[in-house]
Amino acid sequence: MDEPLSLADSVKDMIRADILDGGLDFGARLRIRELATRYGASPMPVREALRSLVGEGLVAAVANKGARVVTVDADYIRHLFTIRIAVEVALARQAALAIDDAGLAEVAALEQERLAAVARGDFAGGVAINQRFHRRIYEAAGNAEGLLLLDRHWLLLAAIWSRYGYRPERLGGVASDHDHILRALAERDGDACGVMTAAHVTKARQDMLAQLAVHEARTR
Amino acid sequence: MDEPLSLADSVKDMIRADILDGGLDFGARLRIRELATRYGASPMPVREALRSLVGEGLVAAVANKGARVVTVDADYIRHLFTIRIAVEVALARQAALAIDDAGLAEVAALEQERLAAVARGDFAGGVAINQRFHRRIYEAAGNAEGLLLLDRHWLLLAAIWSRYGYRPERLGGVASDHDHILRALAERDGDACGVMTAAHVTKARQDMLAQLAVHEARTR
DNA sequence: TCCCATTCGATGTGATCACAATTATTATAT
DNA sequence: ATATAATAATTGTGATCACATCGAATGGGA
Repeated sequence: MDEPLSLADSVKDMIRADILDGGLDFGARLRIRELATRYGASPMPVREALRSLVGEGLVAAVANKGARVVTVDADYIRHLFTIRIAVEVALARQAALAIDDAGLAEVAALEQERLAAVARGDFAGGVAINQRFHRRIYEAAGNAEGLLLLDRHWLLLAAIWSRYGYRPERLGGVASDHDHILRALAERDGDACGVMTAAHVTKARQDMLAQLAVHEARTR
Repeated sequence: MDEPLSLADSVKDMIRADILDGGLDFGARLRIRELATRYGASPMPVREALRSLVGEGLVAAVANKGARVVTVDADYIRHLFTIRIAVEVALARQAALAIDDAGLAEVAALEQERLAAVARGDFAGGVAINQRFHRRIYEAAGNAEGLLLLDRHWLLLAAIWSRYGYRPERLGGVASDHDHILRALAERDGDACGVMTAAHVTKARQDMLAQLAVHEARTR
C-alpha cells in the first residue's frame, strides 16, 4: 500500500528537510556533486530532485549557473501571505459547511494536543500540531489542489519560523482564535469561520514580518 | 538582456505548447524516448523538463511507471477555480488601489484590442488578449508569486477551452464585465473591483463546467 | 475455458563520461 | 596600483549506457 519512492524522491525529501531545519540556508548554492556526496547518492537523482523543487518554487535555478534555495524578504512573505489568506479563507468557509462530526472531533482533539504540547514547553511540537490542526480543517473542504498549494507554502513558512523564531506572546491569541474557529465549525458557520481564519492568518503575517524586521535589524 | 535558455527549458516550452494546442491530450502518456525523438533532442533534457512540469502541476508522474499529462474532470476544475477566484479577487482589490494612470490606459487599450478581435471573428485571438487584459491588472498588484500561480493555472484552462470550446453567447457578458471592472479600476474602488472579478471568474467557471458536461455527454 | 505463472519487450531510473559555460585566478600592460 | 586580458578550475548540461521495474503476451495446468 506504500507509494513507491525513487531515489530522486528521497533526495528531494532530504533537501526539503535540510532547508527546513537550516542545514541549507536561504539563498544557499545547491551544487549537484556536493549534494550527491552529502546524501550518498550519484549526481543524477540530485539533478532530478532539484528540477522538481524548482517547479515547486522552493529552489531557483538559472541556466548554466546552478540552483539556489529561494531567498525570502519582507515583500516575498507579504505576497505569500496574500495568496495564503485568500486560499485559506476560501477553504475554511467550505470546510465549515462540509465537515462531519468525526472530522470536527479530530480537529478538537488536535487543539487539545497542541495545548498540552505548549503547556509542557514543547514549542516546536506545538507548531507542528498547529499545522495539522489547520490542515485537518482544510481537508474537510475536499479541495486537494488547494491543500497541496498550502502544504508547499507551509514548508517555507516553517523554515522561516525555525530561523527567525516566533513571538511567545502569540500563543494566547492562537488558543483564543482556534477556540472560536472550532465553534464556527461546530455551528457550520462558513462566514464566521472565514473571517476568523482571515484574522488568524493575518496575525501570523504580522508576527512573521515583525520577527523578520528584528532579524534584519540585527544582521545589518 | 535575454534570459539564457537551456535545452531542457525549450523542451519544457514545447511540451507546454503541445499540451495547449492538443498535440498532447490530457492523460496522454509521456514517454521520454518518444518525446526526445519528437523534439529532436536527447532523452536527458526531456527528463529534466518532465520533472519540472511535475513540480508545476501540469504533469503527473509515478515512480517507475512514467509520466502523464494531468487529467481534468469537473471536480478538478471546480477546485482550480475555487483557488483562482480567491487569488484573483485578492489581486484585483490590490490592483485597484495601486494601479497608476499609465497602467489603466494599457488595460483599457487591451480591452479595445479584444473587442476588435472579437468583431472580426478572431475568437482565439480574443481569448489570448483577454488573458493579457486580466494579467495586466494583476501585475499592478505587484505580487509576482500570485501572478505566477495564475499564469500556471491559465495554461491549463486555455488548454481546456481549446478542446471543449467556449460558449459564444458569453462574449457580450464579458464585454460588460470588463467595462465595469475598468470603471472600478479608474475609481480606485477595490471593493467594486473585487466583487466584479469574483463574479467574472465565477461565470467562467460555470461556463467551463457546462461545456465540460456537454463534452462528457457526447463522449459517453 | 479460465486462471495463474513465466517470459519477453518496453520504459523509467541511475551511473558515468565528455563537453560547454561560468567563475575565479593569474599575468600583463598601462 | 589598477584595470584588463588570458588562463585554469569549477560546475552545470547533454549524451550514452547498464540495470531494474513494469506490463503485456504467452504458455501450461486445473
